[in-house]
Amino acid sequence: MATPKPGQPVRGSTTGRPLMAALDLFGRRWCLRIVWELQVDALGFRALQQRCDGMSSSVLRQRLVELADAGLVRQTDESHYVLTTLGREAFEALRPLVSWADRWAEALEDD
Amino acid sequence: MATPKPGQPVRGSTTGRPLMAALDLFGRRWCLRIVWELQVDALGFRALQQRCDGMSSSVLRQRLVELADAGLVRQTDESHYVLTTLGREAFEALRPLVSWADRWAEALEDD
DNA sequence: TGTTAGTGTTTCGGAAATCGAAGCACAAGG
DNA sequence: CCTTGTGCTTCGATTTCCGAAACACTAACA
Repeated sequence: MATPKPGQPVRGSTTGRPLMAALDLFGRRWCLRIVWELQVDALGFRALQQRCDGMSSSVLRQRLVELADAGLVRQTDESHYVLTTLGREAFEALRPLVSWADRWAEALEDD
Repeated sequence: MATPKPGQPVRGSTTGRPLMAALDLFGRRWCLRIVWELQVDALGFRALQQRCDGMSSSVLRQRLVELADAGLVRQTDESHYVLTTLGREAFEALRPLVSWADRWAEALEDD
């Protein structure tokens, strides 16, 4: 499957609206997680894989190619993976999820 | 697969950290989109399916069960689907994605 | 020069998730 | 009755994901 990008038809939407492309991109397994872990610091392939609880190397590779293609991630000279400016902005956009997740946890405790 | 919830081991994490449960939940296909579309207004099953560009009914049903199980969505008396308070908060946490997606689109135009 | 250990990356067969068209059960109106 | 529109289920085909193994390369050490 092609990397979802704004301006192009995407799985689940033919309009190419940026938001829909983003929802497709981030709706792929491990994608959110990878962005999350890379924000902490630059990581090599195998280290990143460990941070993601030993996710499949083939899928990790696939996601990294997609994220690089989408401009969120790039490789350093030492072939470490880092977030680009765009990638860091994406992380910032995702940050409110943390506090929400905590409220979520609290809400589910009352059952 | 079981519905990811904070406090429980989740796919990709045995710690049960709320954030990891959230990343698992929202990393499932169409999940982000469904929350997004339901924020606009309450929708019946088939209407919601149309809004999601004709996504598979079987998966839609599965996602709705998961989201209801996670406490983000519930069914009204007329069996329409609505976001709960928790669900609306999740939407708010996701809202920054829109402006990011626009910046993303601009950034990719310069290539 | 071996050899070992550590990379990033690829391959591939099996497992799981997703798709999508078709159909079921039910309710409301002709 | 019959149609029309619901919510929802079934099931076979397709796609995605998994995970262990191996490959190719580098650096360090003997």
